[in-house]
Amino acid sequence: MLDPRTLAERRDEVAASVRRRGMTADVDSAVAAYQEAARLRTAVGEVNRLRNEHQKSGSRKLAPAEREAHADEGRRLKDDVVRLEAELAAAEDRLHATLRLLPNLLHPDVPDGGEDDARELRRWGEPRRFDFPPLDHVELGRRLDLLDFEAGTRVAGPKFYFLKHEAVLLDLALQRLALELLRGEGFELVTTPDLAKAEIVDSLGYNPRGPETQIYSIADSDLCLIGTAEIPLGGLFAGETLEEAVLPVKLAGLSHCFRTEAGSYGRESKGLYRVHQFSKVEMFVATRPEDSDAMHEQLLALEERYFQALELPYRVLDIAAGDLGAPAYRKFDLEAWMPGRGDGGSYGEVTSASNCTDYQARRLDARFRRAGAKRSEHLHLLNGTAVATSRALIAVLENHQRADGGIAVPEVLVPFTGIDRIDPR
RNA sequence: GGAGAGGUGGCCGAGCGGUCGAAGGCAGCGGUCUUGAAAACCGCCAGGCGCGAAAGCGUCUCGAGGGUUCGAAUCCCUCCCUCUCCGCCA
Repeated sequence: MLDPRTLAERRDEVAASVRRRGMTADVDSAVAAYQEAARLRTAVGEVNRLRNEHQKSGSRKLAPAEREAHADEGRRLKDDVVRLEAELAAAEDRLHATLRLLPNLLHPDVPDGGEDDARELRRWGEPRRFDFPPLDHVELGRRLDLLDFEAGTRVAGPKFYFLKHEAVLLDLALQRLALELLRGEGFELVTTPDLAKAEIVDSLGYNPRGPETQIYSIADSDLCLIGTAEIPLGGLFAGETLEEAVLPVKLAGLSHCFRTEAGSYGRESKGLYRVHQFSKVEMFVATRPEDSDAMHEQLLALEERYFQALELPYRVLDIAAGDLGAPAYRKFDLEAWMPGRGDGGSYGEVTSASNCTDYQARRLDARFRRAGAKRSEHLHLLNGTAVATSRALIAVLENHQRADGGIAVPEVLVPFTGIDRIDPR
């Protein structure tokens, strides 16, 4: 949610953000709704003041006739308050309804365009030249008995899967490596609930319901399966006011993630790439406003370190305006090289890091207070994937496959897997 | 699931329907004293919103929502949550 007070001041910037993101929200009606609500807030305050004065005057002894007149006047003032408060509540509802349709502002460097217009910032590593025909992870998983999609479909439906044998070790090792990296960088390790209230989901800017939702809801409750640990980690800050001295707060959250993938069945969805459930270690950070851009770069750097450690070539994208979620001010994606993807390999998204500035914090009412300051301010919240194990697994299996059909386990994972290779069966 | 108790400021804990955003204590902050510290003493100390350069002024908030009343932390109703005991259980 944007700050309504600065909405009017930065009206053109907000309108530009809406346009560049390809949205159709009405900025001017939001401004008008804010002004109307502000007017009524002032009016309610004024009539409340009159009523309070009147009540104070009634605390002394009054003659019966006086008391009667006093009570009449009191009832009249009460009617005024009730009426104006109802008007204010309606105006605030309208304000909220228009405001929630507006996306965050945009970082000045965000490229124009949509999905295909991301700016490539850099590449790391050379896609490997195979001296044998490389297999994709689905085929590797089948031959090595690491992945069972048929069983997943039988038990839970399409896009569910069983990990088997060494894939289980790899999955856990990828998580452990991420936790170890982040622990060394001062992140607090947490595991989160895998469910969250719809209200929390909504506060983070995700749509918990509706035909196009990516979020599963639990029947007969207001709970949802989380699509990312960003949701419970953001919820952790709801209603909190932190001391400036504790910032930045850096969390590394481990959770399962669930996505309906509604409307995505036509897209690249082979094997583990687009599944309904996976595990993820998520970085979530709360900073002062002036620190969030630098922290965003740091989150990206950590993601790069992780994939470098796994010896996986990747490229870094600065995502274009039309491909950003509403809360994101700017987003970087890492795409790892996947030899089995498309025809002859291609880069596929493995992580992303977003700076959501104060957009989520305002809805969550997540604040901090500067040392000595009277009033608090909203935090800036950022999130980034350390590892989503399903997609990282694709990259590991496909990039580190061997001529004999086995897999070489990246050296950094060996302490966690206890094995250094997966041999053909 | 059954029985009981309770929700007040960072914490503990008072609060005859008006003088209560709220005693007292602890913690915290500032000061006096001290070589330094402790102790003692003095002062400050909930938050949101609005107006204001600021000082400040106004308003709202005592789990949430409704009701009674000229006036509710206080009385009534509904809901939520927490704790204790019992049962079940990884």
